[in-house]
Order: sequence, then structure tokens, then C-alpha cells
Amino acid sequence: MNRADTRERLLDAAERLFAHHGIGATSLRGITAEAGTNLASIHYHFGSKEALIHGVFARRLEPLNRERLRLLDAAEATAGDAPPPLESIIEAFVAPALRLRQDPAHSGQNFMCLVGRIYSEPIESTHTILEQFDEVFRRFTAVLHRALPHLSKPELLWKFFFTIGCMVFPLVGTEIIRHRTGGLCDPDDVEGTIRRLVSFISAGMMAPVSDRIGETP
Amino acid sequence: MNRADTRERLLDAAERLFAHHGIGATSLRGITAEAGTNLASIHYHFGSKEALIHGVFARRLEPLNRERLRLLDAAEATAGDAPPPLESIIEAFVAPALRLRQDPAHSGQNFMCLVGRIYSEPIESTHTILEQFDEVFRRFTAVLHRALPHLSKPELLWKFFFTIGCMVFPLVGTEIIRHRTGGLCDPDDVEGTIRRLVSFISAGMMAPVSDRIGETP
DNA sequence: CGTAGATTTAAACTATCGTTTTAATCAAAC
DNA sequence: GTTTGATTAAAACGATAGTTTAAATCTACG
Repeated sequence: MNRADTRERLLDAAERLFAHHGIGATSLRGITAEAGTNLASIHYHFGSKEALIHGVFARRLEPLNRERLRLLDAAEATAGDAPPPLESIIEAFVAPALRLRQDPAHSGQNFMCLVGRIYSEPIESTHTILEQFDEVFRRFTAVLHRALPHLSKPELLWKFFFTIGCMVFPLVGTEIIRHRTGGLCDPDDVEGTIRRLVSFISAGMMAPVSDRIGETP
Repeated sequence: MNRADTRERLLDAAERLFAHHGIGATSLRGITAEAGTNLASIHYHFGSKEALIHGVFARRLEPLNRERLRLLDAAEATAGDAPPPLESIIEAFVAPALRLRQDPAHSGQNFMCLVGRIYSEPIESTHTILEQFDEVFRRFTAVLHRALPHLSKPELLWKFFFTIGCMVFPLVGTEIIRHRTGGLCDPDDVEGTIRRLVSFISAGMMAPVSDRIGETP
């Protein structure tokens, strides 16, 4: 087994254990046991636990966000000079994240469960991870502004944050959803969830904004 | 200082540190240092770290969910035999959680940031906490079913999960929101956030559901 | 074949974790 | 004022954490 094999198996094992038991509760010894390697292999290939965590996220986030931008590019190309339909924008943002769940080769189930955690982690430990969303954030807010020109900047940003929350819960709370609904809702039905998300979020995006206090134009 | 004082200060310190650094990354020694007490005081008053965690959540969750049910009762009383307006239901669910953020006496800011974490923790460690939501979940899904009778049970549950996600992100991602918007969006504007949430979620709730695959009636 | 560099292994190191034990301190009742 | 029970303090325990070191093993090239 060569370098690439061990490195990859360490990332796989870390991803699985991080998702199941949380990052803080996962020990390097547990990871190397799962990966069938030696304890020191982590420090040889990554240098530290923190660098390993960064590696776990970087491996999946880069292709995920690339796919989002690809779908957005396609939607904009189809629309020509006009802004793309709202549903296409939402789907370009939401679908790649949920589809990662159903890709068995990438074992993305574990990863997407993990992604939700970074939103609730202290910012100092995750800002190198969140940086990977910079371009996606910029591109999507810009397109949304074109599609919904009557919304002020902060109103649109708030709606985008609600969108992120809507999307993250089905990724993170899969066990809660399964348990609470007694199987009525199936988080593994990815395409169905995408359809419901796009419908829910699009309606929320188009909802009128109350005109009372708190608007910073 | 008597028993109640120390117990309360331990809960305050734990709540603050849990929210800032995560539960797993917070040590009992850090908590007692912050609270100005001895290490053994935690095991005297709570018995274990896990029991302390449970205590932190129980102290705030019980009044929070009681307030939700109180607002829902009020909305149902006003509506008489008819189902209450959708906006009132959403607000009864969402507002108490966000208002906890602005209550300085209860230092609820720390706590609500913490609540988001339990959704991404492994289920076995949090199911005693999630049990506290049982009645709220049952009552609100029942009222929503009356207000939106055309929706099938699973479609309604999915929308309710999206609602939870919408609500949790402004509670958990306050630093992300502040940082990403450069101050354009203010998570401390609780009433404004409630207004925007109710508008967004109500529209999503009423959105038509696509009629393709994935519906379990 | 033999050597050099890359990789893996085993073991030890230091630090810190949650927990327990034992003694000291306090407040109130008799 | 002494005693009793509740509370706090100090110290140590065993376990495990991340990291480092040094030797062993593998791989590929001269």
C-alpha cells in the first residue's frame, strides 16, 4: 500500500467517525484503528489533527462547490440576458449538497452530516473551512439580486441564510427526521427532498417583506 | 454562598463555555475555573459531566417550550373552532426561541447558540434532551394539519423540518451572519428576524407541492 | 545487489481528561 | 457550645488524549 492509499483511508475513516461521534469526541487512535494504520501515520501525512480535519473538508467541499457553480453557469446560459428562474438558482445551490448524500462511491452521507456541524462550531476554528464558500456565496447572492431586484440587500441576505438553514437540516438531522416521523419521511429520498426544498424556498424567497422596523436599505 | 448559588453559577459557566467552544471541547476544570468553584463541586451537585449537560439544557428548554405552547393556546383560543392563522402558528413556534436570545437576565444568547448543536450531535447522546420537544412537536404538527388540510402527513412534516432549519440558523450562525454580511444583517435584531422568518416560512408552508415521485400518503 | 529516500511501525512522552477519595469548612439545631 | 449534616477544598487516581522519537520496513533507482 502506497502513500495515496493510506492518506485516503485515513480521510475516509476520519470522515466516518467525525460524522458518527463528532469531531471532538473522535480520537486519532480510533481513526487509525478504523483505517488499519499506525497512530503516527496521521502526523506523517497531515502533521496534526487539525490539519487532518481540514483535509477531510477540503476533499469534498471543492468538488461540491464547483458543481454548484457549474449548475448556476448552466442556468444563466439558458436564461440569456434575463435572470434565471428562481427555482433554477435554488436548485443549483441545494441539489449538489443533497446529491452528495446518495453517492455511495464518495460515501458522502457521512460528510454531509458533518458539514452541518461546522455551522455550529466556534468561528475561529472553522474560518479556513468557511473560506471555501466565498465564491459560491458571492455568485449566488449576485444572481439572487438579479432575480429578485425588489428586495433590499439585507432582506435578500436574510432569505439566503434561511435557505441555508432549510437545506442543512435534512442533511444533519437525518436521524431525528427518521425517528420523529416513524419512517413517514425518508431522508434518503434525495430527489424528493430537493423538489420539496426548491418549492419551499422559492415561495419563501418571493414572499413579501413586512415594512416595519429593522430594514437597513 | 449556598448550594443554589454554586449550582446556578456552574450552569451559567457551563452554558457559556459550551456555546463558545463546544460541549466536547469544554473541560470540567474550565467550567469550575469560570464559575470560581472547585472541581469536585460539579460531581457533588450533578454527579457527572453528562448530568451537567442535561441540567444546562433542562433549565432553559422547559420554560421555552412552555411559552411556545402558551402562545399556541392563545392563538387557538382567538380562532375559536377555526384553525388559527398560519402566521400565528409559525410565530408561536419561532418567536420564543429567538426572544431567548435577547433576554439578558437569562443570558439566553449562549444557550440558543448551544441548541443548534444538539441537532448535529449523535442521537444516542441527545435523545433525553430531544424528549423535551415531544409535546411541542405533537401539538404543532396537529395544528398545522388543521391549518393546511390539503397537505399529506409527510409533506407537512417535511415543511416543519424546513421550518426548524430556517429558525435554527439565525440562532446558531450568528457569527457567520455578522461576518458574511459585514454588519448588513444584525442577528441581534430579534423582532425583525422573527418577522422575516414568519413571512418566509408561511410562504413556504403554503407553497404547492410538486406531484411527482416520493409521496408516501 | 545495494543504497537512499519514503513510508510504516512500536514505544514512550507530556498533558489533560473525568472521576474519586479524604479532609476541611460551614450553617443551623439542640 | 457542641454536634450533625451539608457543602467546599485539595490531592491523587486511572485512562486517554495528541505528539514525538527512533528503529524497522518498503520501494525504486544506480
